[in-house]
Amino acid sequence: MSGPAPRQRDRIGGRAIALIDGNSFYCSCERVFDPKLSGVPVIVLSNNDGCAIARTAEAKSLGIKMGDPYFKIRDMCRVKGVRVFSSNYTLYGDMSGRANAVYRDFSPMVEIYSIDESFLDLSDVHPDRRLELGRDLRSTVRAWTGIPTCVGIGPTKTLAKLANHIAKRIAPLDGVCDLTDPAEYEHWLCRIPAGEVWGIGRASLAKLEAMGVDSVADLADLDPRPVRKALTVVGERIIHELRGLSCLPLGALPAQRKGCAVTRSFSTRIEDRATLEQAVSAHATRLGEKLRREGLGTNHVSVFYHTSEHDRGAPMRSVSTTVTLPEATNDTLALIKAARLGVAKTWREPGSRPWRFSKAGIVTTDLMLLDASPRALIGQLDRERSGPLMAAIDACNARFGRGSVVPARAGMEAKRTWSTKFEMRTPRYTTQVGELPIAVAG
DNA sequence: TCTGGGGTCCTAGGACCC
DNA sequence: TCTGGGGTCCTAGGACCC
Repeated sequence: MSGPAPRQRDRIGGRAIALIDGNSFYCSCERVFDPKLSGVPVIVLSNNDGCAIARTAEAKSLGIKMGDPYFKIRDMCRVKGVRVFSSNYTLYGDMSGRANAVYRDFSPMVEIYSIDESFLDLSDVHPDRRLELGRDLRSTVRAWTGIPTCVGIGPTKTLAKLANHIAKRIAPLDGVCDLTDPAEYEHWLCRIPAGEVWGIGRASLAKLEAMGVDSVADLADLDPRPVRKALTVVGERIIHELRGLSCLPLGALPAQRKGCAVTRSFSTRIEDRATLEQAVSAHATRLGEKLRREGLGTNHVSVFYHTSEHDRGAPMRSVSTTVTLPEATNDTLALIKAARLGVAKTWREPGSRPWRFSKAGIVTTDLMLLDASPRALIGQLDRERSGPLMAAIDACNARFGRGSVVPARAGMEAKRTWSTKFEMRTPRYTTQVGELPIAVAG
């Protein structure tokens, strides 16, 4: 088939998917615990207080862009009274869990897509009631968690995302847009630029523009086959999804992850091997925690470290190596050993001008369920001892806070001058008794 | 003139997302 | 002085095999 295909077939009685997400989520979490932040510009910074990664509407209107380096906007923030926070992932993760608990009251199937976005199956809701349910959902989440949200509804995930985008930007919609409604669908698709579609990035947009595509409607009307040539099967799927034909399944269970990485920029440049080994050991420790939480193991660990591309004039060096373990593991001690071996294999003593390393990390890409993984014939690791030991460490850290118990080689031997900066972090209000907010009456 | 034809597996790199 | 971190999916191309 070619030419414009009938869009949005089988809408009535077909599937309805909602995408709900928190508005400026990290900023909104901060606002929940500090009413003085409402109505004023707020931003939250990335790790190391590097870039702005969440901005309230007030901050956006001051011209602060996603990813703006903080050092470039610091003066402006001071002058304009922007409230600036370091990331508080413990708080945001907990607030995310609370929001999802509310979503589950509204839908039999909730797929968590990211820390601030979830897909809800609303297929059982009558088409005439979907808008109303979206509004009810919004106000309930607001009342029970304090987080403002927007809701987009569509027959496919891609259309639900698009509806959410519309709900966010068109004020009279009151935060809810339902594209399962044929009139709304016809109204909006020709008014929204194709670049707003989920999965269309810069490179794809340039190709589509060359094909004469301007609006989402133009994109939906393309013949999928030539699009596949230009944008691969991903682009072809997007067209089908925009026409109401679902290609992206909705599922409650998160797929088992395929890879896991712990990477960090240093708060200051580091030049010596001992500090680098300390850092990768700390990353390996964190990697072990993440893997154990999901019962996963790995037998290849890649270690990298490099100088900064922003340090012009200084010598550049980028190093990466892979260390193979005798069998899959998530044992912190084995991972630290592998990480340090990665440094040992690649470390070069500097000449007259030392390298100034800015970042290091540890990456795995071939995770497997540890219980189902084959054992080594030679060099078997001692799982019988490692398992209980790691479980004990994890339990201590869960109770007394991360880092309460760490292997001696993972950063105890010296001051962690390289550690990531979080100089403006708020308390972990919802997960640490000692950091509960205090209310004063009278 | 034609210079086999499929397979699989792996890796690197691109693109996109939050 | 100061520029985040962590994912997914897809394709092309090489190595290797029968």
